[in-house]
Amino acid sequence: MDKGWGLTLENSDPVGFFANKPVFGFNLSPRLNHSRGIMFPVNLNGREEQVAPPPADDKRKEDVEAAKRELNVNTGLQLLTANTGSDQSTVNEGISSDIKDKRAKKELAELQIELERMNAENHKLKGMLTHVTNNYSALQMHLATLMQQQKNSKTESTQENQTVDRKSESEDKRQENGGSIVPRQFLELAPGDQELSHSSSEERTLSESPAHNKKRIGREESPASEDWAPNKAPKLNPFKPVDQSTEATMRKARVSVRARSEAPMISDGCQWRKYGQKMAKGNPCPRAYYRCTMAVGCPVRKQVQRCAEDRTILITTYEGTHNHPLPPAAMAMASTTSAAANMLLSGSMSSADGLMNPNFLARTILPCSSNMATISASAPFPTVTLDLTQPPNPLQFQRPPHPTQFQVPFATSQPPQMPQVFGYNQSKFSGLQVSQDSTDQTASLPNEAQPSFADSLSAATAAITADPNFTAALAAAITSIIGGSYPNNSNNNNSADVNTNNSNKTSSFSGN
DNA sequence: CGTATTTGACCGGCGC
DNA sequence: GCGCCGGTCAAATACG
Repeated sequence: MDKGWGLTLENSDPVGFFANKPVFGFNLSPRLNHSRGIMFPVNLNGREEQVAPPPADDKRKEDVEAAKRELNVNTGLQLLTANTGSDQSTVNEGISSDIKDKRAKKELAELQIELERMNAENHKLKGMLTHVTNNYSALQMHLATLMQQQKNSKTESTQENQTVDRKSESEDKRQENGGSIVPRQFLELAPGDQELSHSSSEERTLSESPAHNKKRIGREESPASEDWAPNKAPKLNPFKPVDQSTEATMRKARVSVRARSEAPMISDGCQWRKYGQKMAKGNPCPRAYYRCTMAVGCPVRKQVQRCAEDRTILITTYEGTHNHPLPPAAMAMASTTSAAANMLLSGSMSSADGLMNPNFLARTILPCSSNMATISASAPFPTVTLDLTQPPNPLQFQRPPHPTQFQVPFATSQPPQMPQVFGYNQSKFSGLQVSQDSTDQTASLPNEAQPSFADSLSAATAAITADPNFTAALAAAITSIIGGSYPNNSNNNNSADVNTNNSNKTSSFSGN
């Protein structure tokens, strides 16, 4: 069988996520020493401080040792003198030794300066990351609030539609969850999601219908199958109310991320287990199927496939809702995809034809990506595609390649406190394109060329999260600073590389 | 030996 | 009804 693009590479390369890797342009390894009590630059010789005093029967020897300690205040210099052949008999050998000592002192001073600089940078980085993390949480809350407001306004404008009212109630519940800081959501799409389930008893009935459960009869039922099985959208009942179709739409909605990567998978911070691989029609590259293994029974799945036209492009399609907390790296990607999916679903639920409101999307999270966000309503599943393959070009708006697609100029300011030390281009909105088969709303090109402050906030959110490199790098920094407090982070820390340049090449990631 | 991956088989949906 | 296709399962296999 065709091995394709070597999915096994990731598993044969359990490289540490950030271990011993230069992050953000410089190595964080001094931080480790720092966290253990700052062993340098001043107090580098902690080990020597614990050394027992020299024997008292040899005063000259003691003097020599004292002199050496005075000069060589760190083990590195001790090694230096050792390597140059210095010992007790040659310490006082004359001018050459003095020159050596002066040179050592000079090197020591330079080393101290360098270490102080690195410590200062490290401290600055910590502050930046703390700020970014705090902003990120705040932005998430604000995003949820905006979505809630938008939903409410939509509900008011369509009150004659009773089904919409019912949707709004369920959506309110979902928004409440989305607004919480609890890092539990990825895509609020899965039918197995508890909030969704109890928000619609009819859906529950559908999911538990005999027709649905008859699937896989005769096969051993795994504990997780119950969670994953509802991912198969049940066939729509033509006698059900209209909102049933939107429920099904929600169930099928997906978020696809396109990114250039030589690695078999993009680093999204989650742990995945491969459970299948198929040759898809029209694409010589196989499609791999993964499910999340960060928690037992997590229904989230993803498909990974190379683009047929450009095999350097990796297409990752996410589906489902995580039922467990997410590590910072996963939170970043999850936020982007979740927001995108929510935008899609919000639009689909407010219109009878199940299509989204492009204006809403334009004003919220998608436009802030430095690249393109494409929503396809014509796909088998409603899919939001986040295209990260185009290099950021903050000074030039991209032309929509398709006449039915449009973009929203969004000359936003830079995301708040985007750490330049990261080495990334400042993400700015360059365009949004929404493709729809229907033309019901595409004609209403948005007038909101002047974004509100809320737009900027949303833009900042996605700007932070849209770049997979930034995602990985942010996770790297957070993990290294907070010591990997997340319980499931250990594997991540040891299983992926991080690229700190601005290319879209992402590093391999494997949760296994 | 436990865990993850591979891979052929199976299933349901869908079009003809 | 049949075949195609996408998606999933699970035994076999690989790997650490």
